[in-house]
Amino acid sequence: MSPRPRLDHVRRPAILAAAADVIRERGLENARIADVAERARTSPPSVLYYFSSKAELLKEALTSAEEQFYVEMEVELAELESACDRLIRIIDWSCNAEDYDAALWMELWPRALRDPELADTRAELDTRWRTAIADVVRYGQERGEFGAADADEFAVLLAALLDGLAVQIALRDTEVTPERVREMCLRLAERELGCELLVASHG
Amino acid sequence: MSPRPRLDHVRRPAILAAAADVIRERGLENARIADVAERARTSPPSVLYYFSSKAELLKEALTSAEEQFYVEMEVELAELESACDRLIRIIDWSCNAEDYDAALWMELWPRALRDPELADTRAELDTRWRTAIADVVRYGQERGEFGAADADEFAVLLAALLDGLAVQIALRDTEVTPERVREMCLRLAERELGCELLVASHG
DNA sequence: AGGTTTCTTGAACCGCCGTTCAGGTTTGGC
DNA sequence: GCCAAACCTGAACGGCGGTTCAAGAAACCT
Repeated sequence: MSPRPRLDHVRRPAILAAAADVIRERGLENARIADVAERARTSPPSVLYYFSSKAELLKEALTSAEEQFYVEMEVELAELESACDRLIRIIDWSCNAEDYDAALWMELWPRALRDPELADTRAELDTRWRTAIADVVRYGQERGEFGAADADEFAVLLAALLDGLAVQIALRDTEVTPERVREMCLRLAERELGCELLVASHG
Repeated sequence: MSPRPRLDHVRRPAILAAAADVIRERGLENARIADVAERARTSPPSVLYYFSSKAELLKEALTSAEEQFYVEMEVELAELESACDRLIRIIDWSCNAEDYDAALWMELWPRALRDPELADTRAELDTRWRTAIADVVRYGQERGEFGAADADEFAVLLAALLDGLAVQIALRDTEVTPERVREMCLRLAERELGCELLVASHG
């Protein structure tokens, strides 16, 4: 009279992770259910047992991967005492093509243009991203590390700049290297927030 | 003994324009040959008469649209005397979602990740974009409009920033409006180049 | 008019997946 | 051991859409 226990909580995340891998590797438009199944060591019908359609699967894979990223970021940031360190950490993340999944963002953007649901999650994630930056700025101002500046304005600026630069890095632009980006962003933050970052970071 | 004259020079551009429209409207992954044919008022086989495959057609549509944009930009910029006006024009372009085809860029980026040919054109176009900015900066410095600054560094910074912001604008982010972006970028340029732009522009 | 080349297109072809189905296997409880 | 529910999967289905074909129409020349 008692059923077999559900496996959702194990299988779904595993399949989502596999899907994210496939998207990174082959791109969203070339991602096939068969690829995801193979990487998750199962069969296509099994994948569809947990996700009602390919579209749903890929959408959720995209958004959940991004969400995980922010959760990790928020945790790690909270562990750093100094606001300067936090800001440096944010910048370092974006410069590291692997950590900051620019590839996934690049797939998400054009779809968000047409899928209202994706558009909403995108907006939400971006707000989280900017809020994280703005919070660091305010935190630094409270601690006297940063001078006066509009935290929200700075957040929009830095978030967009990091996005743009991360794209170039992901595309392996010869003129936009991670090191150069790092230095550029740190310098910009110094000027805007009136603090010392290049020294603190390691130079 | 004499053949019918070729129509390539007329049909190809027309089809490419139709393809760019379809991409903007439906996205690259949903663009069908039938859509392009319809918009170009012809038939699918006819499209394939001028382009050897769908992949080739879409690739060329993407890159040629971007290229046209830069040609127009360079012409228009050259017509402006003042370096400040030129810089303002560049920023205004990026804020205008229609002129600066962020939608096409967003489609181009993830593909450039996997298609070496697209990657090359992308790199070339971005170089052109940055060079245009750097040239304006140097021009302004010669004319005494701008203070000392590393023109190439500034170009990388502004180009990436405008890319990132243009994405947000294209996605109709409620916090990143064209007006706000315009002001933010002008202010940044003022600080970095030591000049007055907000006054000159219209405020 | 006739000949040559270019262009056009309706119809058919074909491969590739997403999806469904039908039957099986596992798991846990009585 | 038997039942019920959850899971799995090989095989088949079906549609969409890129591509090809073959036959014709249009343009230009002599």
